[in-house]
Amino acid sequence: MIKVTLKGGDIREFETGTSAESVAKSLGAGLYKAACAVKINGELSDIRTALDSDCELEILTFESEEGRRAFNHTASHILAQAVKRLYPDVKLTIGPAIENGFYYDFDTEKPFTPDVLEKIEGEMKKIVKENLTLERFELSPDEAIKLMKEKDEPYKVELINTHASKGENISFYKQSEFTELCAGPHIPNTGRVKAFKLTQCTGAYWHGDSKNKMLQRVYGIAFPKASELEEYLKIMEEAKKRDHRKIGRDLDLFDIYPEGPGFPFFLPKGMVLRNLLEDFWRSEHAKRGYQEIRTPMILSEELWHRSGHWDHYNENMYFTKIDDADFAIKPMNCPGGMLVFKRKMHSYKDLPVRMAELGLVHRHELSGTLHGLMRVRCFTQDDAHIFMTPEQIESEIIGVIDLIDYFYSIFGFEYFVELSTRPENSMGSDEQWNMATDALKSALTHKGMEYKINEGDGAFYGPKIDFHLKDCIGRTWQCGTIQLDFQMPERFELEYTGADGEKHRPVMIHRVVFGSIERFIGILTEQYAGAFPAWLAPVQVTVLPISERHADYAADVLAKLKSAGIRAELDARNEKIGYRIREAQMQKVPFMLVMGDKEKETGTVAVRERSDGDKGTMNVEAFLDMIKEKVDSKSQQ
RNA sequence: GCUGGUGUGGCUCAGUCGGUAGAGCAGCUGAUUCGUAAUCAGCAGGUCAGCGGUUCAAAUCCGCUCACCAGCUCCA
Repeated sequence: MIKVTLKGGDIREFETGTSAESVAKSLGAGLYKAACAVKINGELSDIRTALDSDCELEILTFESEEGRRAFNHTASHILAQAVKRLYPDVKLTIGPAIENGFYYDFDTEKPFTPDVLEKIEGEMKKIVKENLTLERFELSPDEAIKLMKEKDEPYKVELINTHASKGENISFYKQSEFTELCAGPHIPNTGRVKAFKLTQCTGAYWHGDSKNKMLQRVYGIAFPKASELEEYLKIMEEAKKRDHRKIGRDLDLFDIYPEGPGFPFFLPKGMVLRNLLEDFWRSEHAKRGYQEIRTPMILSEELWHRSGHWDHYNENMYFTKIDDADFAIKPMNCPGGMLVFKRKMHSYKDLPVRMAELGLVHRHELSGTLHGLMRVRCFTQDDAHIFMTPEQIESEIIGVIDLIDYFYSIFGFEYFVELSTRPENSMGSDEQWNMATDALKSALTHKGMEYKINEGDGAFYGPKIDFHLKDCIGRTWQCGTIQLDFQMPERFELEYTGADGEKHRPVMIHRVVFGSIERFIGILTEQYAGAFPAWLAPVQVTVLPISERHADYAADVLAKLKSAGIRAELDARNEKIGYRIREAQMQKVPFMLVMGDKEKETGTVAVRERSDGDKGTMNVEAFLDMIKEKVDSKSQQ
């Protein structure tokens, strides 16, 4: 007999060799049916795994991330099997589960098109109906390579070869005629993948490297129930309505024209929003000891050779050769900041120097990467460069983390953090890199923050912490970043005089909070679906007289609002009140003030809140107090 | 840049087998002076992304270019 400790702490006894599946069955038919995978002593495994000693057992259903992954991963095997049945010459590569669904990359001569996808879906349905059992087996690396060579799957052979050095056996999953190299776990049979959809087909490079061959990637999503699939598709459809590109046009905030791909235009209302963000940014930075500078948009190309950027970035980054004079339009602000720091002698007593710049940069991004305001060719970084002594590194990093966290909390954003370590072809010594990376880690630990590590993804001059935000359909965009840099002070020969009277080299931080004002406005627009809270709304109040004879009173109210600093507009058009309310609602104006005979007589206004409908009448002063309170508190409503 | 898809008035879309472009909203004009998400009528608006080709005839078929969408690579 063995003792199995269940998730709640419950301990039960079973025959030695009982499968995890049987344990689930003993706990209830519902759980047994829903189980997708298990964790045995914390290790992921198939639900059919036999338990041969005392263990902790966690049963993972579709509701858990790992259970969902096992489920989706099985769907990706079904996809690959269907493709092999229809197109035997296609070569298999990899097909993992992802956060939402799964994908599979195929090497095929003829690219997949949407009609091919339909055909594949049809074949997948057959495989589900056949209810094939997935059987796990292991082979030694040599046997595994032999098997995949027989099956003429060169990518699989490559994968096994890279894995072979570990000396472990290679695991496979077999479902009928289809055998797939795979670590698992999987759900036990194909019949449970009741509801799935292939959502798109695109190109993707082998090993994610654009130098390699482009494969055909098919994305899909799978659920145990048809209703869940429908629900998911509906939610995605709804989410797409929050797209900032559409809202930006509909609400006259910003737009991009074919005449300037990647070069956004800010319209009057978009400028109001932008200026509010910049004002907020300025005042918060002033409070924290930042000084603001502005450096030129065009500088000598030589500057970027000196900084090292030129050699380390794709040439696509630069707009250059202005009038043959060897100037470049700046793609980043740091070299300008260096020059400012360098113009004077600095004492250790001056440090840290925190120099901020809302810097407009241009980058020649590849056409296929452009995306509304999220990825543009011309954007404003809310940049700052902090010059400091080595002893100040950690406290400065913590200060920036606090600032970013404060900003994001104001907007109600959930963010996640990545730490990127030393890339290849980077400058500097191991010692410096280790010290810099440790300083970043230590600051994150100090703040109790969870983070993901991206090996080799740092800047060429130092490691970095990135803060990512999600857009309306769950894509993530890097916004805030904190980059530690020992190299640039070296290259620009920056110095300060220490207490010992000797010259020392400062360390610097490059950091942004918004990331770029443009991207941040894009995220913000999707976050609020265009319904900005009162403190950010380009128009806060629309004044609506019922008919012509209330126009004078409405004009008085408008004047009062405006002199109180409220962004108000009058809509006295000869239209029914319902019509004008509808327009104000669609323009996402937070407050509408309706006034007719009753209000005119009593000197009041009838308040309608965008989110909450008719709020009844109150006098103008009471309304002003209410809206001012919301604005001052930066309420998210 | 790469792979696939898309491109019809300001917006959302229809347009059959190739036969020469249509609606709603928005706009303008007039009437209506109205109480919390669309008053009625009329008018105007299109080189069907651009260029080239096939054809008696192209929004429709083919090619190239541009832009956009999704993803990949890159990145704030």
